[in-house]
Amino acid sequence: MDVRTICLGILTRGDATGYEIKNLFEEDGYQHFVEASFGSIYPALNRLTEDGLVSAREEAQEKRPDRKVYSITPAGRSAFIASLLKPLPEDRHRSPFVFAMLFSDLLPGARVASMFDAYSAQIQTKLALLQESNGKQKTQGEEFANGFGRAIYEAMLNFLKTERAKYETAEAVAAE
Amino acid sequence: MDVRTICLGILTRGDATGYEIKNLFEEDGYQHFVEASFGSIYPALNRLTEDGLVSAREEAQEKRPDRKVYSITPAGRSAFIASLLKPLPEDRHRSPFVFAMLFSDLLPGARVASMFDAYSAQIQTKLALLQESNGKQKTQGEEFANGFGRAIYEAMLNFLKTERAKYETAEAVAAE
DNA sequence: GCCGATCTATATCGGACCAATATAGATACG
DNA sequence: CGTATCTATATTGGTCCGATATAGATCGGC
Repeated sequence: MDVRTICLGILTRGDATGYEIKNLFEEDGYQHFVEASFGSIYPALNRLTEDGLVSAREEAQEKRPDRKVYSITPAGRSAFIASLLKPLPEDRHRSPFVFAMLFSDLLPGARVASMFDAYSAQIQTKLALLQESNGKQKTQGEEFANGFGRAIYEAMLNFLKTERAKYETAEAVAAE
Repeated sequence: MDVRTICLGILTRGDATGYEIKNLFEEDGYQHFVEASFGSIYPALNRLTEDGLVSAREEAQEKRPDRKVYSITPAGRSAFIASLLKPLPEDRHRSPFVFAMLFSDLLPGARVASMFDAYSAQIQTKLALLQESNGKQKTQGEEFANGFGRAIYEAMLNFLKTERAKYETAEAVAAE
Protein backbone atom coordinates (compact mmCIF):
# COMPACT_ATOMS: atom_id res chain seq x y z
CA MET A 1 0.00 0.00 0.00
CA ASP A 2 1.71 3.13 -1.13
CA VAL A 3 1.40 6.33 0.81
CA ARG A 4 -0.84 7.95 -1.79
CA THR A 5 -3.43 5.21 -1.34
CA ILE A 6 -3.18 5.46 2.43
CA CYS A 7 -3.79 9.21 2.29
CA LEU A 8 -6.79 8.72 0.02
CA GLY A 9 -8.23 6.21 2.44
CA ILE A 10 -7.96 8.51 5.40
CA LEU A 11 -9.50 11.34 3.40
CA THR A 12 -12.56 9.19 2.64
CA ARG A 13 -13.36 9.58 6.36
CA GLY A 14 -13.15 13.36 6.28
CA ASP A 15 -10.95 16.30 5.35
CA ALA A 16 -7.53 16.54 6.94
CA THR A 17 -4.16 18.23 6.76
CA GLY A 18 -0.91 16.33 6.23
CA TYR A 19 -0.15 16.87 9.87
CA GLU A 20 -3.46 15.37 10.96
CA ILE A 21 -2.98 12.36 8.71
CA LYS A 22 0.35 11.65 10.32
CA ASN A 23 -1.11 11.96 13.80
CA LEU A 24 -3.78 9.42 12.99
CA PHE A 25 -1.01 6.86 12.76
CA GLU A 26 0.43 7.82 16.11
CA GLU A 27 -2.69 8.45 18.16
CA ASP A 28 -5.21 5.98 16.82
CA GLY A 29 -2.20 4.06 15.64
CA TYR A 30 -4.47 3.07 12.84
CA GLN A 31 -4.26 -0.23 14.64
CA HIS A 32 -0.48 -0.51 14.14
CA PHE A 33 -0.60 -2.00 10.66
CA VAL A 34 -0.39 1.17 8.62
CA GLU A 35 2.19 3.93 8.80
CA ALA A 36 3.76 6.75 6.86
CA SER A 37 6.17 9.56 7.61
CA PHE A 38 5.96 13.29 6.89
CA GLY A 39 8.67 12.79 4.33
CA SER A 40 6.31 10.73 2.23
CA ILE A 41 2.91 12.19 3.18
CA TYR A 42 3.56 15.74 1.97
CA PRO A 43 4.92 14.77 -1.45
CA ALA A 44 2.08 12.24 -1.78
CA LEU A 45 -0.54 14.92 -1.13
CA ASN A 46 1.10 17.19 -3.69
CA ARG A 47 0.99 14.51 -6.34
CA LEU A 48 -2.60 13.59 -5.49
CA THR A 49 -3.50 17.25 -5.93
CA GLU A 50 -1.74 17.40 -9.31
CA ASP A 51 -3.62 14.29 -10.38
CA GLY A 52 -6.96 15.74 -9.31
CA LEU A 53 -7.61 12.99 -6.76
CA VAL A 54 -7.73 15.43 -3.87
CA SER A 55 -8.33 19.16 -3.63
CA ALA A 56 -6.60 21.51 -1.22
CA ARG A 57 -7.81 24.70 0.38
CA GLU A 58 -5.44 26.90 2.31
CA GLU A 59 -6.54 28.24 5.64
CA ALA A 60 -4.54 31.13 6.95
CA GLN A 61 -4.60 30.97 10.73
CA GLU A 62 -3.76 33.57 13.25
CA LYS A 63 -1.34 32.49 15.94
CA ARG A 64 -0.75 29.19 14.15
CA PRO A 65 0.97 28.08 10.96
CA ASP A 66 -1.21 28.06 7.87
CA ARG A 67 -3.04 24.83 7.18
CA LYS A 68 -3.63 23.08 3.89
CA VAL A 69 -6.82 21.11 4.30
CA TYR A 70 -7.25 18.33 1.80
CA SER A 71 -10.53 16.82 0.56
CA ILE A 72 -10.94 13.76 -1.58
CA THR A 73 -12.57 14.32 -4.99
CA PRO A 74 -15.02 11.92 -6.67
CA ALA A 75 -12.16 10.83 -8.96
CA GLY A 76 -10.06 10.20 -5.88
CA ARG A 77 -12.77 8.10 -4.28
CA SER A 78 -13.06 5.97 -7.41
CA ALA A 79 -9.30 5.56 -7.66
CA PHE A 80 -9.15 4.54 -4.01
CA ILE A 81 -11.82 1.88 -4.33
CA ALA A 82 -10.24 0.62 -7.55
CA SER A 83 -6.93 0.17 -5.73
CA LEU A 84 -8.65 -1.95 -3.08
CA LEU A 85 -10.11 -4.19 -5.77
CA LYS A 86 -6.68 -5.07 -7.10
CA PRO A 87 -4.74 -7.94 -5.48
CA LEU A 88 -3.27 -6.75 -2.20
CA PRO A 89 0.47 -6.83 -1.47
CA GLU A 90 1.46 -9.31 1.22
CA ASP A 91 2.05 -8.34 4.84
CA ARG A 92 5.59 -7.57 5.77
CA HIS A 93 6.56 -8.05 9.35
CA ARG A 94 10.15 -7.02 9.98
CA SER A 95 11.49 -7.72 13.43
CA PRO A 96 14.99 -6.61 14.38
CA PHE A 97 14.41 -8.34 17.70
CA VAL A 98 13.80 -11.75 16.12
CA PHE A 99 16.83 -11.16 13.91
CA ALA A 100 18.94 -10.47 16.99
CA MET A 101 17.56 -13.57 18.71
CA LEU A 102 18.79 -15.65 15.77
CA PHE A 103 22.26 -14.73 16.96
CA SER A 104 21.70 -14.97 20.70
CA ASP A 105 24.51 -17.53 20.87
CA LEU A 106 26.96 -14.78 19.93
CA LEU A 107 25.75 -12.35 22.58
CA PRO A 108 26.34 -12.06 26.32
CA GLY A 109 23.52 -13.60 28.32
CA ALA A 110 22.84 -10.27 29.98
CA ARG A 111 22.27 -8.62 26.65
CA VAL A 112 19.87 -11.32 25.53
CA ALA A 113 17.91 -11.02 28.75
CA SER A 114 17.64 -7.24 28.60
CA MET A 115 16.75 -7.26 24.91
CA PHE A 116 14.08 -9.84 25.64
CA ASP A 117 12.57 -7.87 28.48
CA ALA A 118 12.65 -4.60 26.56
CA TYR A 119 10.86 -6.22 23.65
CA SER A 120 8.22 -7.79 25.89
CA ALA A 121 7.58 -4.42 27.52
CA GLN A 122 7.24 -2.81 24.11
CA ILE A 123 4.67 -5.33 22.94
CA GLN A 124 2.86 -5.00 26.24
CA THR A 125 2.63 -1.26 25.70
CA LYS A 126 1.25 -1.67 22.23
CA LEU A 127 -1.32 -4.17 23.45
CA ALA A 128 -2.37 -1.78 26.21
CA LEU A 129 -2.91 0.96 23.62
CA LEU A 130 -5.21 -1.25 21.60
CA GLN A 131 -7.10 -2.36 24.70
CA GLU A 132 -7.54 1.23 25.75
CA SER A 133 -9.02 2.28 22.43
CA ASN A 134 -11.14 -0.87 22.20
CA GLY A 135 -14.81 0.06 22.01
CA LYS A 136 -14.15 3.47 20.52
CA GLN A 137 -14.10 2.10 16.99
CA LYS A 138 -16.58 3.66 14.61
CA THR A 139 -16.64 1.18 11.76
CA GLN A 140 -16.73 -2.59 11.55
CA GLY A 141 -13.34 -2.42 9.86
CA GLU A 142 -11.80 -0.59 12.77
CA GLU A 143 -13.20 -3.14 15.18
CA PHE A 144 -11.72 -5.90 13.10
CA ALA A 145 -8.32 -4.23 13.01
CA ASN A 146 -8.35 -3.65 16.74
CA GLY A 147 -9.30 -7.23 17.52
CA PHE A 148 -6.76 -8.58 15.07
CA GLY A 149 -4.02 -6.50 16.61
CA ARG A 150 -4.93 -7.58 20.12
CA ALA A 151 -4.98 -11.24 19.10
CA ILE A 152 -1.50 -10.94 17.63
CA TYR A 153 0.04 -9.03 20.53
CA GLU A 154 -1.50 -11.41 23.06
CA ALA A 155 -0.07 -14.40 21.24
CA MET A 156 3.33 -12.73 21.11
CA LEU A 157 3.28 -12.02 24.84
CA ASN A 158 2.17 -15.54 25.68
CA PHE A 159 4.97 -17.02 23.66
CA LEU A 160 7.51 -14.63 25.13
CA LYS A 161 6.37 -15.56 28.63
CA THR A 162 6.82 -19.29 28.05
CA GLU A 163 10.27 -18.73 26.55
CA ARG A 164 11.53 -16.27 29.10
CA ALA A 165 12.80 -18.91 31.53
CA LYS A 166 15.36 -20.13 29.01
CA TYR A 167 17.35 -16.95 29.38
CA GLU A 168 19.11 -15.62 32.43
CA THR A 169 17.40 -12.80 34.22
CA ALA A 170 18.83 -9.34 33.89
CA GLU A 171 18.92 -9.08 37.69
CA ALA A 172 20.84 -12.33 38.20
CA VAL A 173 23.47 -11.15 35.78
CA ALA A 174 23.72 -7.75 37.41
CA ALA A 175 24.20 -9.43 40.79
CA GLU A 176 27.26 -11.35 39.64
CA MET B 1 18.20 -3.64 10.79
CA ASP B 2 19.88 -2.45 7.68
CA VAL B 3 20.82 -4.85 4.93
CA ARG B 4 24.53 -4.61 5.71
CA THR B 5 23.94 -5.90 9.24
CA ILE B 6 21.70 -8.66 7.95
CA CYS B 7 24.38 -9.79 5.50
CA LEU B 8 26.99 -9.77 8.24
CA GLY B 9 24.75 -11.92 10.42
CA ILE B 10 24.25 -14.52 7.76
CA LEU B 11 27.96 -14.61 7.05
CA THR B 12 28.70 -15.40 10.70
CA ARG B 13 27.12 -18.78 9.94
CA GLY B 14 29.34 -19.47 6.97
CA ASP B 15 30.55 -18.12 3.65
CA ALA B 16 27.98 -17.31 1.02
CA THR B 17 27.37 -15.48 -2.24
CA GLY B 18 24.84 -12.69 -2.61
CA TYR B 19 22.59 -15.11 -4.39
CA GLU B 20 22.74 -17.60 -1.53
CA ILE B 21 22.02 -14.91 1.03
CA LYS B 22 18.88 -13.92 -0.83
CA ASN B 23 17.74 -17.52 -1.07
CA LEU B 24 18.06 -17.97 2.68
CA PHE B 25 15.20 -15.51 3.05
CA GLU B 26 13.02 -17.40 0.62
CA GLU B 27 13.80 -21.00 1.46
CA ASP B 28 14.42 -20.96 5.19
CA GLY B 29 12.34 -17.83 5.15
CA TYR B 30 14.65 -16.82 7.94
CA GLN B 31 11.45 -17.29 9.89
CA HIS B 32 9.60 -14.56 7.96
CA PHE B 33 10.84 -11.64 10.03
CA VAL B 34 13.89 -10.68 8.01
CA GLU B 35 14.12 -9.87 4.32
CA ALA B 36 16.22 -8.10 1.73
CA SER B 37 16.22 -7.86 -2.05
CA PHE B 38 19.03 -8.31 -4.58
CA GLY B 39 18.85 -4.60 -5.20
CA SER B 40 20.08 -3.97 -1.68
CA ILE B 41 22.17 -7.08 -1.00
CA TYR B 42 24.72 -6.58 -3.79
CA PRO B 43 25.48 -2.94 -3.00
CA ALA B 44 25.62 -3.84 0.71
CA LEU B 45 28.23 -6.54 0.07
CA ASN B 46 30.27 -4.11 -2.00
CA ARG B 47 30.30 -1.58 0.78
CA LEU B 48 31.10 -4.18 3.40
CA THR B 49 34.06 -5.25 1.28
CA GLU B 50 35.27 -1.65 0.95
CA ASP B 51 35.00 -1.25 4.71
CA GLY B 52 36.95 -4.44 5.33
CA LEU B 53 34.10 -6.13 7.19
CA VAL B 54 33.90 -8.96 4.69
CA SER B 55 36.33 -10.36 2.15
CA ALA B 56 35.42 -11.69 -1.27
CA ARG B 57 37.03 -14.36 -3.36
CA GLU B 58 35.97 -14.88 -6.93
CA GLU B 59 35.37 -18.39 -8.11
CA ALA B 60 35.30 -18.84 -11.84
CA GLN B 61 33.01 -21.71 -12.61
CA GLU B 62 32.66 -23.73 -15.74
CA LYS B 63 29.15 -24.06 -17.03
CA ARG B 64 27.88 -21.59 -14.45
CA PRO B 65 28.22 -17.87 -13.84
CA ASP B 66 31.16 -16.81 -11.73
CA ARG B 67 30.57 -16.64 -8.01
CA LYS B 68 31.77 -14.10 -5.51
CA VAL B 69 31.98 -15.90 -2.21
CA TYR B 70 32.00 -13.62 0.81
CA SER B 71 33.54 -14.34 4.20
CA ILE B 72 33.18 -12.26 7.32
CA THR B 73 36.40 -10.80 8.72
CA PRO B 74 37.22 -10.46 12.43
CA ALA B 75 36.45 -6.74 12.12
CA GLY B 76 33.11 -7.65 10.55
CA ARG B 77 32.31 -10.02 13.38
CA SER B 78 33.05 -7.32 15.96
CA ALA B 79 30.99 -4.76 14.07
CA PHE B 80 28.10 -7.20 13.84
CA ILE B 81 28.06 -7.96 17.54
CA ALA B 82 28.40 -4.27 18.35
CA SER B 83 25.33 -3.52 16.26
CA LEU B 84 23.33 -6.08 18.24
CA LEU B 85 24.33 -4.42 21.48
CA LYS B 86 22.80 -1.13 20.43
CA PRO B 87 19.08 -0.52 21.04
CA LEU B 88 17.07 -2.39 18.44
CA PRO B 89 14.64 -0.64 16.08
CA GLU B 90 11.01 -1.53 16.70
CA ASP B 91 9.11 -4.13 14.72
CA ARG B 92 7.18 -2.88 11.78
CA HIS B 93 4.23 -4.91 10.68
CA ARG B 94 2.59 -3.45 7.59
CA SER B 95 -0.59 -5.10 6.46
CA PRO B 96 -2.31 -3.94 3.27
CA PHE B 97 -5.05 -6.43 4.12
CA VAL B 98 -5.85 -4.81 7.46
CA PHE B 99 -5.73 -1.43 5.76
CA ALA B 100 -8.26 -2.65 3.19
CA MET B 101 -10.47 -4.09 5.95
CA LEU B 102 -10.60 -0.63 7.52
CA PHE B 103 -12.56 0.37 4.44
CA SER B 104 -14.67 -2.77 4.04
CA ASP B 105 -17.80 -0.61 4.26
CA LEU B 106 -16.84 0.97 0.92
CA LEU B 107 -16.33 -2.35 -0.85
CA PRO B 108 -18.71 -4.90 -2.36
CA GLY B 109 -19.38 -7.78 0.02
CA ALA B 110 -18.00 -10.23 -2.50
CA ARG B 111 -14.70 -8.42 -2.60
CA VAL B 112 -14.40 -8.39 1.17
CA ALA B 113 -15.14 -12.11 1.33
CA SER B 114 -12.62 -13.03 -1.37
CA MET B 115 -9.96 -10.76 0.10
CA PHE B 116 -10.56 -12.33 3.49
CA ASP B 117 -10.27 -15.87 2.19
CA ALA B 118 -7.19 -15.11 0.13
CA TYR B 119 -5.48 -13.61 3.15
CA SER B 120 -6.41 -16.56 5.37
CA ALA B 121 -5.00 -18.96 2.78
CA GLN B 122 -1.80 -16.94 2.61
CA ILE B 123 -1.28 -17.03 6.36
CA GLN B 124 -2.12 -20.73 6.39
CA THR B 125 0.61 -21.31 3.79
CA LYS B 126 3.16 -19.40 5.80
CA LEU B 127 2.26 -21.32 8.94
CA ALA B 128 2.61 -24.60 7.06
CA LEU B 129 6.09 -23.58 5.93
CA LEU B 130 7.16 -22.93 9.49
CA GLN B 131 5.63 -26.19 10.72
CA GLU B 132 7.40 -28.08 7.97
CA SER B 133 10.80 -26.70 8.89
CA ASN B 134 10.14 -27.07 12.61
CA GLY B 135 12.76 -29.35 14.14
CA LYS B 136 15.36 -28.60 11.51
CA GLN B 137 16.59 -25.58 13.40
CA LYS B 138 20.25 -25.64 14.28
CA THR B 139 20.50 -22.95 16.92
CA GLN B 140 18.42 -21.96 19.90
CA GLY B 141 17.74 -18.67 18.17
CA GLU B 142 16.30 -20.37 15.12
CA GLU B 143 14.04 -22.47 17.30
CA PHE B 144 12.85 -19.35 19.04
CA ALA B 145 12.12 -17.59 15.75
CA ASN B 146 10.25 -20.60 14.41
CA GLY B 147 8.11 -20.93 17.50
CA PHE B 148 7.43 -17.21 17.62
CA GLY B 149 6.34 -17.20 14.02
CA ARG B 150 4.06 -20.18 14.51
CA ALA B 151 2.49 -18.59 17.58
CA ILE B 152 1.71 -15.44 15.64
CA TYR B 153 0.34 -17.14 12.54
CA GLU B 154 -1.80 -19.46 14.64
CA ALA B 155 -3.28 -16.53 16.52
CA MET B 156 -3.97 -14.74 13.25
CA LEU B 157 -5.74 -17.78 11.81
CA ASN B 158 -7.79 -18.28 14.96
CA PHE B 159 -8.95 -14.72 14.90
CA LEU B 160 -9.71 -14.83 11.19
CA LYS B 161 -11.76 -17.97 11.72
CA THR B 162 -13.92 -16.41 14.42
CA GLU B 163 -14.48 -13.29 12.32
CA ARG B 164 -15.18 -15.03 9.05
CA ALA B 165 -18.90 -15.51 9.68
CA LYS B 166 -19.47 -11.76 9.72
CA TYR B 167 -18.79 -11.57 6.00
CA GLU B 168 -20.75 -13.12 3.21
CA THR B 169 -19.23 -16.17 1.63
CA ALA B 170 -17.70 -15.83 -1.80
CA GLU B 171 -19.85 -18.74 -2.99
CA ALA B 172 -23.10 -17.22 -1.79
CA VAL B 173 -22.33 -14.03 -3.65
CA ALA B 174 -21.36 -15.87 -6.81
CA ALA B 175 -24.66 -17.77 -6.70
CA GLU B 176 -26.74 -14.61 -6.74
C1' DG C 1 7.44 35.25 35.67
C1' DC C 2 10.46 32.99 32.83
C1' DC C 3 12.65 28.98 30.49
C1' DG C 4 12.52 24.88 28.25
C1' DA C 5 9.62 21.49 26.25
C1' DT C 6 6.00 20.35 23.47
C1' DC C 7 2.58 21.48 19.96
C1' DT C 8 0.90 23.04 15.42
C1' DA C 9 2.23 22.97 10.61
C1' DT C 10 4.79 22.46 6.18
C1' DA C 11 8.68 21.14 3.63
C1' DT C 12 13.13 19.22 1.82
C1' DC C 13 17.19 16.25 1.45
C1' DG C 14 20.18 12.32 1.78
C1' DG C 15 20.18 7.80 2.15
C1' DA C 16 18.13 3.19 2.26
C1' DC C 17 15.55 -0.02 0.12
C1' DC C 18 12.59 -2.58 -3.30
C1' DA C 19 10.79 -4.18 -7.78
C1' DA C 20 11.81 -4.68 -12.25
C1' DT C 21 14.87 -5.45 -15.67
C1' DA C 22 19.23 -6.96 -18.14
C1' DT C 23 22.43 -10.59 -19.14
C1' DA C 24 23.61 -15.38 -20.04
C1' DG C 25 24.60 -20.13 -20.19
C1' DA C 26 22.70 -24.72 -18.00
C1' DT C 27 19.54 -27.82 -16.95
C1' DA C 28 15.08 -29.89 -16.57
C1' DC C 29 10.49 -30.92 -18.18
C1' DG C 30 6.92 -32.22 -20.96
C1' DC D 1 12.55 -29.27 -29.19
C1' DG D 2 11.08 -25.34 -27.05
C1' DT D 3 9.98 -23.27 -22.67
C1' DA D 4 10.60 -22.56 -18.07
C1' DT D 5 13.48 -22.51 -14.23
C1' DC D 6 18.00 -22.19 -12.08
C1' DT D 7 22.54 -20.10 -11.07
C1' DA D 8 24.66 -15.64 -10.62
C1' DT D 9 25.67 -10.57 -10.62
C1' DA D 10 24.33 -5.95 -11.37
C1' DT D 11 21.83 -1.49 -12.33
C1' DT D 12 18.12 1.74 -12.43
C1' DG D 13 13.89 4.21 -11.29
C1' DG D 14 11.17 5.18 -7.92
C1' DT D 15 9.38 4.98 -3.07
C1' DC D 16 9.88 5.77 1.48
C1' DC D 17 11.99 7.02 5.99
C1' DG D 18 14.64 9.78 9.37
C1' DA D 19 16.61 13.89 10.27
C1' DT D 20 16.54 18.51 9.90
C1' DA D 21 14.87 23.42 9.16
C1' DT D 22 11.57 26.93 10.33
C1' DA D 23 8.62 29.46 13.54
C1' DG D 24 5.30 31.21 16.60
C1' DA D 25 2.12 29.37 20.58
C1' DT D 26 1.19 27.27 24.59
C1' DC D 27 1.95 24.78 28.74
C1' DG D 28 4.19 23.08 32.92
C1' DG D 29 7.33 23.61 36.50
C1' DC D 30 10.25 26.02 39.51
